[in-house]
Amino acid sequence: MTANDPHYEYCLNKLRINPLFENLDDETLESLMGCLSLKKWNKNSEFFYGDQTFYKFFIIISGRLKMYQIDIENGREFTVFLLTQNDVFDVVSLLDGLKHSMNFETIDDVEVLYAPIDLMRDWIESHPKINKTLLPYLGRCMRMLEVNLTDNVLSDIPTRLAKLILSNVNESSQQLQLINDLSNYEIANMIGSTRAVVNRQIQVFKKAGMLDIHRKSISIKDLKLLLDEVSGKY
Amino acid sequence: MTANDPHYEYCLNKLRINPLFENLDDETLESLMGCLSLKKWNKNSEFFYGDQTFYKFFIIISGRLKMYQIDIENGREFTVFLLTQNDVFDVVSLLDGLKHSMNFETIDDVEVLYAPIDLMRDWIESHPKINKTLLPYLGRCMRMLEVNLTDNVLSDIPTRLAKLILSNVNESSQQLQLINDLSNYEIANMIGSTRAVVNRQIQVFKKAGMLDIHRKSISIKDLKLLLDEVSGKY
DNA sequence: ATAGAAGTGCTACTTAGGTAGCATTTTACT
DNA sequence: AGTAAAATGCTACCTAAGTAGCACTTCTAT
Repeated sequence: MTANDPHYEYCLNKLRINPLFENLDDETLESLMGCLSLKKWNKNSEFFYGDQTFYKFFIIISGRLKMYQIDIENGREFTVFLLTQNDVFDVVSLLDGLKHSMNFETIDDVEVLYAPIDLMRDWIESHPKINKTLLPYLGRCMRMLEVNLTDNVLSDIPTRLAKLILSNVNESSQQLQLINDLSNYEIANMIGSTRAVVNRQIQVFKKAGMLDIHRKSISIKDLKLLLDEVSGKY
Repeated sequence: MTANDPHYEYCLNKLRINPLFENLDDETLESLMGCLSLKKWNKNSEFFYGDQTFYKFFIIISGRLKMYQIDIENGREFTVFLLTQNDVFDVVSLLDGLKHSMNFETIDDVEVLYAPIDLMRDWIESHPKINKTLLPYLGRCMRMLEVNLTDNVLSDIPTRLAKLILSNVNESSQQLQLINDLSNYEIANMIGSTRAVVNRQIQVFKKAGMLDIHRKSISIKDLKLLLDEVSGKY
């Protein structure tokens, strides 16, 4: 994108507020902007990431999008990452350049900046300063995968659901964010379960006074009770 | 470790054969050696990684070691990574510098080279060439976590067991490596199950003519049958 | 060499959570 | 406005896999 693009300032400002680029000076940001293009997807757009020739690197500047795998045997989906503003993807194929099959679906209208993944890799190599924030970002991704893995293997459904909710509580408002307006089906996909099971458990939490439930809306009624639910479960 | 250390050449050669350091010249390798010390652990040594003040970065030069989490509710373990020669840890706390609670246990006698993790982070920053191999290594770690996660959530026990075996077949010898001499209990920890369940399934695979079983020894009898077992399960 | 521990191979039983089906409500789309 | 689709809240049922227990074998360490 060149400086005379009508969206240039808008996009540059989105990069400026992204913690991943926070310690880059304007000149460096502008060189990055030179690699990037803007794209918008409507809500509920689906696409498949896996054909190496079309690999791009995406920076989400608004909206949410899920990264998921499907089991072709029974059609069940599992949401590996729920990505939002300031997240980037696909990090795995950025790192190793190999084929990475993954499904994506937007949850809101989404705006992304993107660049060919090889170009992005070259840019990173020639701007090692980005490693100062990129490496911790990668660490966070690995940590999320690891926690998710351990929880799915070792914890039961009530614990997994409570943990999912607790990990999305906004510290200042004490209220649920990011996943508060997802359907039971989407919640199930995030904890490796099914719609019916999640609904059954949500009713339990509701009756216990932990949650307030409305259509596509979950809010926290008693945070302490939720914390008790997972307490001791490391 | 300084050049006059009796193990200096031995250790330097171990670094030379490590793909992670393959495109570093000798001068750079020697600067790395300056940060490192050698340590040996006996088989079945256990330790806990989680107190930030003692964080070190380790490079395994011989032997195997498992990285695992414990569920304190029921005592069940889950092996997150089985690390071996040329692997390094802990990558997560190297990247983000935050507390990372993890249990470790050696499976063989293990030799490691180690450095304080902050020192290692500084060394990486001042030798950005390492990123050429480090970033793909990180990508591989994330990929393993991701595949592991998806499999545990979406696949049943027979599929998970068959996949575990297949992912450890040596391409040239067509035989099982790395996990061939583990007990049923250790296998169970790798696929998020229990000893009894794994044994039950191993007997099924044995009766089907897929595997040969002896005490702490699994070998492949019919690779094709094993491939059929997972086929179609993406 | 011997005792205890570790590993294996079973049977029988239990249960968490997945599945199926349906009624009701809300939303989205011509 | 009216119909289809999506989302929810249930009941009833099923099954994969976890648990318990035990006999037997093979290591390991004094």
